Amino acid sequence: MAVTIRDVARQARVSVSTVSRALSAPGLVKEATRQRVLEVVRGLGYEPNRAARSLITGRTGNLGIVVPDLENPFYPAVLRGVQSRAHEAGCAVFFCDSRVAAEDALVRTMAAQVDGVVLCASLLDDDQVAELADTTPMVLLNRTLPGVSSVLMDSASGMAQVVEHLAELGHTDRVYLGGPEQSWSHRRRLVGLADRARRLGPFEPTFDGGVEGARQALSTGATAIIAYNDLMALGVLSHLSTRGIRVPEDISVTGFDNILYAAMCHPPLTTVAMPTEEAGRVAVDLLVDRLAGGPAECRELPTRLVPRASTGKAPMFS
Amino acid sequence: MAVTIRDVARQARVSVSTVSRALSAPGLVKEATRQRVLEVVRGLGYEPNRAARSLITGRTGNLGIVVPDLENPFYPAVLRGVQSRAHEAGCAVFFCDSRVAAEDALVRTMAAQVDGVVLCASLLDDDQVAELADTTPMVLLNRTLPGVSSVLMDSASGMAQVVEHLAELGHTDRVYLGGPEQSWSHRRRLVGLADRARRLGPFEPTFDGGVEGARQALSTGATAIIAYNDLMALGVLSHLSTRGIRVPEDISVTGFDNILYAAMCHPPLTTVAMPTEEAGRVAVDLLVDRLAGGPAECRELPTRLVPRASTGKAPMFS
DNA sequence: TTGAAAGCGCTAACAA
DNA sequence: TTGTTAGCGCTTTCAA
Repeated sequence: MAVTIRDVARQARVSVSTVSRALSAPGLVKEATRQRVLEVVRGLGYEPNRAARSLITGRTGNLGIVVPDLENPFYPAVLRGVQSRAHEAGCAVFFCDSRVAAEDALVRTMAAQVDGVVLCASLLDDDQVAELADTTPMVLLNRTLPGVSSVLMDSASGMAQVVEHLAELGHTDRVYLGGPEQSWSHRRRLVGLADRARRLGPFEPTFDGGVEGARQALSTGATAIIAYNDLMALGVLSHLSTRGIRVPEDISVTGFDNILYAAMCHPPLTTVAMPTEEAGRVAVDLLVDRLAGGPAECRELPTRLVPRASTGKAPMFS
Repeated sequence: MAVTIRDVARQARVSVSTVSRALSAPGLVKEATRQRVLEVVRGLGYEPNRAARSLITGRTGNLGIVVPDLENPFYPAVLRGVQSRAHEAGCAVFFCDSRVAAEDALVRTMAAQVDGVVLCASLLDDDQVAELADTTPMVLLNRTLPGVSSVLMDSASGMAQVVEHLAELGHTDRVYLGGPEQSWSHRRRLVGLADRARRLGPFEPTFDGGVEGARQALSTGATAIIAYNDLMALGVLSHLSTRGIRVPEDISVTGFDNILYAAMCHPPLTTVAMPTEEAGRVAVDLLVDRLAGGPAECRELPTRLVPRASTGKAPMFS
């Protein structure tokens, strides 16, 4: 059996409560006693039993995060932010990809063993989210709901920058390949788009979705394709390349998110940089605040256009 | 306060022990009683408190996984496998990226709240791993240690296939850009290489590492560059492209792992397919077996060459 | 087949 | 500043 608080107490010649206090409320113990206890703790390699602790405090010291698709490098980046900040706050992180099971089921399962959860780009409807938020402290990422904390990335502004950039290059015939219609990010992008492009879709926000989108976009005769995200844009580039269409000479392409591969592909992708890691960190901050009894809070993080080689002047003919 | 086992007992007019048994040892309760209890459980929405349960059973029902770099799409894929299998087994998954803190510290922290951990491509030395494995049931991924379960991907064979492929294309002057020297995968790849290529490195197993590797490789005059992994190969492609060197006409390039982007880049990358998701699932199987008292086990999964457009005939001149 | 009761290891009143 | 004690919610002997 592992070493318990009683072993420490015995060897340090104090009561168990003193040991407990020395560990979790240092101010309430005489410094000398505390040192002695800590020494014994180290000597014995004592680790408080988390189950016992959380049984009484009702806190687990754990956070959960649910992401829609880990294969999209956007989410590992968020996860990194969450993880590093959680680590600083002394929390461990539970993780779930919502392709494994329904989002609400996952959150409910998690709720049993975490103090709060970060829910990324949820596709649940408002009522469902509200119900979950009622059960568990929650922070939404790229999604809003009154009374629930959220971290937003300014998709509207990002998309507006994209359209402006294309307009400056002389593109008048633009087409937008839309993402999931329930998605908050998609809807915000539409706001930024302000009807300055034709709309196609919805498409899966993946490479394959982009391939399909490109196919449809080609028949419109547009000179610029605006993809919902980078993964789709990569699919677009791939399809155009197999069709022998040059980018950006014949058609310009833009993505969204600035995932790592946006800079590595050919041609490098004009896209919108999202503050992913920071969003992860902020989400944890908000969650921790909330757990400490603070109010629900919304934080919007800025985005910015990253012009690269996949966009160029519109072709002169048409 | 949440509903407890006593509430259920009271309403079902049985003792708490009967409720407990109805839930975790159905055989020990009369069917009729059991049905009645289950009904009340559903009616009240009762969920057993995990902390209380694990306090007494010593089990948490959680698994942990430590990966070296979530930015490498290889690991999200493994994670997916781990997660889906764990979900089937009724376990939740803790996750850690070892860039947040030292591997052994992470494992130790995790050990406190999981029943076992999957340690991926650890760079710790044998003694350290052995010590950890002594504390917590553990499964190693792409790493071996006597007495510890592990899931291996056959890197040696994969690399042998790469070399053979290049040889068939007429490349006699090949260079290998090595990964981390402590890495088991790297060493296995060397075995498969069998000195049939010059060795450079070590390099960071990242895009930037690949850029640096390409720089050094160019001065050797080799006609084929074998990268430790796809991420590096992507860096190689990028550097060659900025230098105006054509792939595969001037130089052939290969990667390793078959990450998603290997198929999306330009030209598509010849690489070695790794059974990532399956490895994740198998790792969980092994861990679960171990927890049930089974013996340590080693499982090696096959790899296979995926020829694409980044490799071609060696140039005739030299 | 069921119930009573003793803890699992810890924290948090309450007393001293 | 420290110690005593009563549980947190559950499982598991042991008896009935």
